[in-house]
Amino acid sequence: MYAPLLAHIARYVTLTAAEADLLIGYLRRQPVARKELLLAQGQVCPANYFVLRGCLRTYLTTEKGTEQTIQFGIEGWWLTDYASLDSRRASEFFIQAVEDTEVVVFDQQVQEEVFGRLPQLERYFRLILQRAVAASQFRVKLMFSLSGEQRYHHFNALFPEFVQRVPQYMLASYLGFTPEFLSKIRARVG
Amino acid sequence: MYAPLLAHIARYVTLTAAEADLLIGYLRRQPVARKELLLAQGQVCPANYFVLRGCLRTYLTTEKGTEQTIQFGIEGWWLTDYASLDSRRASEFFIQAVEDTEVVVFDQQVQEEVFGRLPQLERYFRLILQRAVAASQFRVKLMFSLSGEQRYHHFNALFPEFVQRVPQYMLASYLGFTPEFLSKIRARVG
DNA sequence: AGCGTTTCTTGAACTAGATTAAGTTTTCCC
DNA sequence: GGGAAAACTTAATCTAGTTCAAGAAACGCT
Repeated sequence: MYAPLLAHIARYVTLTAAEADLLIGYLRRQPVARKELLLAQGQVCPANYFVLRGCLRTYLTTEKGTEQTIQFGIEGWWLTDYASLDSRRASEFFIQAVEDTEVVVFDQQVQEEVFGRLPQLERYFRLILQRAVAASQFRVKLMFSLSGEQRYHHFNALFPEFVQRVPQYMLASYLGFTPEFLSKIRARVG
Repeated sequence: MYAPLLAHIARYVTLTAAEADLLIGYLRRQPVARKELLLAQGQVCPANYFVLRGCLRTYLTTEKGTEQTIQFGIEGWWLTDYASLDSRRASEFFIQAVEDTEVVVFDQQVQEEVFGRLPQLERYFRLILQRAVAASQFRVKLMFSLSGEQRYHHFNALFPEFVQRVPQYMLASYLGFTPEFLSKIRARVG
């Protein structure tokens, strides 16, 4: 049930069976239906979410009423709005399931108690946050170095299955251009 | 000497005087002349850098030979290439002083020993990395929501002194457009 | 102080991607 | 299974920002 999360944690820090049981006592699993929101704009972000199965995305709505996808999270990823989680201020983002999904919910309200009782998790989150910052720097690099078309081909080469899995309009906005432009890119290739 | 760093740490975690002394034993201060590099492309990133005074930037060179600024770090900020620091692989980035600067160097080689002896620093870095991820999400949001000109005005409103402090070509590339375009924006306003 | 280098400005021409509208295809739900 | 909604495609037109070249201003070093 929680095995993928515990396996993920085990890649970074060691938890004894007793500690794993203690942790699980603070978490809960939640199915999230396709298109269901875990966070809506204006809400305070209640938790950090680990994807067991499926896919989440963080997005916001633009002045023009379109959706701008900021981030995806598939199996093995944590997703949240850290600014809102931390500051307890209303989020400007939505977190939504792209497909039927199952997550582990790490409620903000138990966070401090969990870190107090299992301080190795401070290290676990430090390490995954380092990865997240590195990923973010890499993404900024790509945004600035590659044209829209190059970004699509690069992403498609790295994650071809994922590209098939998500709606084209979400992928386009994540990569920084319009769905019409993505149709043109695809038409050019074949 | 190390007071700004210790003050920064004290905002997040508690260190006793003895622990502070222990930490300082692992760090070193380094002056960095304007334009001097702390990291060059192709090197493995050796350390995490805390800015005591001055300003650092992370940049990379484009196919066209121009410099694309990815990030600035002023007083009170940590700057590194986390991907290279972590994986020990060659970095694609440069880290450079924008002006005469003074940093605290937290060498990668002592990192594990420091975390072992001062585990509160796991928490400290987790908390600042959460802030870094939040800042990154916010930046992506601005990149997608605002035009180039709007991004300049927004940034200038938030950091007017900083805007005066750095060369215009660095600011332009950080904000995602050319120096010529920034000149045009400025000409339009006044 | 002067000269060379670097940074900034300006304008014309260009282009990557946006916008808009209309139509097609696919998906979903009753 | 069929109809409505959502997703995708296509093409014409537009635009935010780029490129290029040339010149001006500021800076740094001797």
